[in-house]
Amino acid sequence: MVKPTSVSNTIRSLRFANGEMTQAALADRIGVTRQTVIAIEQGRYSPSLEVAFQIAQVFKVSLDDVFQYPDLP
Amino acid sequence: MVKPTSVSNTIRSLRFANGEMTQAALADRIGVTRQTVIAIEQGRYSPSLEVAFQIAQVFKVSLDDVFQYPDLP
DNA sequence: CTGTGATGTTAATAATATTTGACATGGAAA
DNA sequence: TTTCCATGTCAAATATTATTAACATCACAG
Repeated sequence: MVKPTSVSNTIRSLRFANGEMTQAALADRIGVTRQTVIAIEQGRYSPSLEVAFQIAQVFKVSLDDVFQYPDLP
Repeated sequence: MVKPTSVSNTIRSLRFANGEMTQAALADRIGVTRQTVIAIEQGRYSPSLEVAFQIAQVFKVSLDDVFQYPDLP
């Protein structure tokens, strides 16, 4: 892992909360590859705003329900 | 002109609502260049999630208050 | 045991975001 | 007018993120 992003997310929980949606199924819904979903879910990098919005849209939640950014120290 | 993003934002309003903050001042606060702020504000491309979070943090609002994504048709 | 689906890894490449630096414009002072 | 400041534009370079493909592991059904 070269440089994990500082943005965390709840994608894994949201997938399971939505009928055991697989990573491949989610990737399909938002039009990216399965590897992209894996990388984002693992926090290996933070996605573009557009992809982030699409993920939130699939789960019918707000952006802030999917991604968390640490407060200033 | 080449390919405007589908994500819109309220950065300009937020800047003026926060004591006439200039683009340069905002760029400074979030650690990017002035040109980046201009491009984002104009919707020429959507920023990374991290930059998006930092902008929201400066104005003390949520991500959804800064950026808007069109609903599914 | 064999096969299958879900998940994970890596490396290479493509695409997009960001930086840098230079220059232009309009408005508001001095 | 001249100067300063905020805004905007452009092109080229770098950095970051996304895509693809190939392969590995694990759990589990048959």
